[in-house]
Amino acid sequence: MVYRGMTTDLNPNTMAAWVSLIRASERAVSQVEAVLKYQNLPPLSWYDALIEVEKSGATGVRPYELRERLLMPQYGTSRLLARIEKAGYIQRVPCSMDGRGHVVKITNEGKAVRKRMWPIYSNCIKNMVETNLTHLQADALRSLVDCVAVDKIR
Amino acid sequence: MVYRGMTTDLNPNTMAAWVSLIRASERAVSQVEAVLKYQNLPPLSWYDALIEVEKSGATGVRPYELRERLLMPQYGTSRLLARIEKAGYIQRVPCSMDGRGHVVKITNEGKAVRKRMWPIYSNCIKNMVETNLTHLQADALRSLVDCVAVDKIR
DNA sequence: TTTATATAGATGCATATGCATGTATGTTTT
DNA sequence: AAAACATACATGCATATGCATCTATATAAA
Repeated sequence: MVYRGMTTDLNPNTMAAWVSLIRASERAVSQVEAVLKYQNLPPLSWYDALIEVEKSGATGVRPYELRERLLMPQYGTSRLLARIEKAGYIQRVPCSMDGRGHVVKITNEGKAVRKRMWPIYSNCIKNMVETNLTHLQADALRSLVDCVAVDKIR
Repeated sequence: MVYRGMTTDLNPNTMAAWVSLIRASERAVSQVEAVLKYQNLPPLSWYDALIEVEKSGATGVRPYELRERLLMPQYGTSRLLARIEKAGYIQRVPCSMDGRGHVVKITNEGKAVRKRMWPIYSNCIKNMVETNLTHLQADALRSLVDCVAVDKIR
């Protein structure tokens, strides 16, 4: 009887799905990053931050809220915002409600660059997803990947 | 008539699939990395390299072949191998067939650590994929993500 | 065969990330 | 109100990554 590790083996379909999932997202992200860079535009992470900040409007958004929405570590958010601010696309102003914190707001330059990024970005998504999957398939894909790595609370 | 950018808008299903795909793979990878780190094991990229080197057996494998299989930049491969070698898990020996290159072989320590990583890694996959998707669904997921970001040659 | 060009791999430098910890302010407990 | 604790955010240090370039060898052209 051959020793097969502390767990029973993975089903081949499971393993294949795993490999394909990781590969696909790596391909996809690096593709978008390459195109953005080629167009002299900031990386994808800036887009995600800018769109959140822009959506927060004149009110602005707190870095910790951004951290929650973007699912990145606290120091990651801090430094990402520092870089984006340095580029002039956002402003960080002290928060009047909470002396510990800041409020982040988008600048006109920030709005402009986000607006320039969108057609490039969306075009990538179109090429990578929309041309390869029907809308029905896209929906099926979404509902399947939404089941991956979810924390089951019970 | 409102200007809507240089392209027509993305279908909502496409966009939703995109977002879910990226999020799922980020969750999944960071989950595996966290568990490996918690178990004082090397990162996922080491596993991928080690398994390829191990599969190459006594013959060994050339770094450029690894680069192709792992889909990483040349300098990335070079430095990843340098780190793994420093840890004693692989050996790089000059290639007798090609004076420019090297051949990479796994050491016994390398085999051992890869073997220790596998149950941890596969258990993550099991928790993240197998418990949430039937084998049929896993296969559907694989076939859908395999369509994403593929270069259509015509 | 000498010269040009391509390929394998390494590396200096700038930037990004992870980890731990620091500073400041807010909230809760006693 | 003082002390203890929690939260918001920044940062020093080590490591990792991207980019461009370098060295060495191989292959092709002249």
